[in-house]
Amino acid sequence: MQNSEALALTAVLLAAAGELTQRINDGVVARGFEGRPAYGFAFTRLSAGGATVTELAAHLGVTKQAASQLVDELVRKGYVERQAHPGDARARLVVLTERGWACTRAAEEAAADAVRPWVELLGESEVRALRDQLARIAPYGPIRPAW
Amino acid sequence: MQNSEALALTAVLLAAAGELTQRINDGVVARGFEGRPAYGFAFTRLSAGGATVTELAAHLGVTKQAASQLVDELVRKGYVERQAHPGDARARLVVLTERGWACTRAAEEAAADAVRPWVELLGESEVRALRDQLARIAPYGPIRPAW
DNA sequence: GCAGATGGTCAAGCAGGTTGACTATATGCT
DNA sequence: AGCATATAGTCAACCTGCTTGACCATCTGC
Repeated sequence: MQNSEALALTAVLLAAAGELTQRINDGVVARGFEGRPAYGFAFTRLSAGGATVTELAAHLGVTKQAASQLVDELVRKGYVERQAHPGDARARLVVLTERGWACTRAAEEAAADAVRPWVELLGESEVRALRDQLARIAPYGPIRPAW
Repeated sequence: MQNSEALALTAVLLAAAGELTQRINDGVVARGFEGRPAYGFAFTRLSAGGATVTELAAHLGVTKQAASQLVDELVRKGYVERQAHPGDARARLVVLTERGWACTRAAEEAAADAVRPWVELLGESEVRALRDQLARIAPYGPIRPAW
């Protein structure tokens, strides 16, 4: 594989990811929620039974201070609440509120809408293959692109 | 395709793009250049015969003011220079210097290194297919992810 | 029960972007 | 030709989201 092809791969990955992210966010806003893209990625982590600020920070690829600020924001907007952590008095469990669940569902719908044109263009099996290949490559890296 | 799968696709796209971007930047730095990820994407645009600030802004998905600042930075570090634009006295053509070309080649090498593990895991034809599919999906969007 | 690690927050600072205003040149219309 | 409008670029002010550094409370291992 030529060097310039590798750069092109990166560019197209970024473009695709950016486009999807933007469309999902637009879709969420259109459904009556206010938010920025980071919300959706926080929600996917929180929907698995809640998480601590530190876990969330690792998932998003930011410092725990930044994650804490994000949680403040989400609390203020009524999407999550902080609960006592069972079994660790230092930690606090961040969990979705009812409105948080509603927003999560909205994000999933918006994501499905955003991907639909891809499915129509490439076919469902191809898109799924794409996802699986990418999952093999970047299994559990942080969500946040480095710039 | 289920809704949650669409969100997962976005997450893995972002993770993959972020990982690649980071590794490329690290590779460029390791080769003795100082830079941030945006440089590489600016270079790919400039290597096609130079570009104006406005064209660069569109390519990167930022305002022309932001692009102008980036160019200032690149000039200060000796990677590019501003020339008179032939045929439009308002515009100025931003072109790579010799050092800018060297840095571009370093970025391409670093990109090839970063992609190599993927090629080993999936095979060259698969990676190329991945790139081609993504190119069909997000043909000429701006490079910058929305957050 | 003490030393060091870990979860969380507060405060300050910063990088990289945005919006708004402005100048110089180009383009199109009459 | 001449005027109105659009476009390229820059300057200045500001803002958002993140980082670094310091700190307290609690947990864990010896």
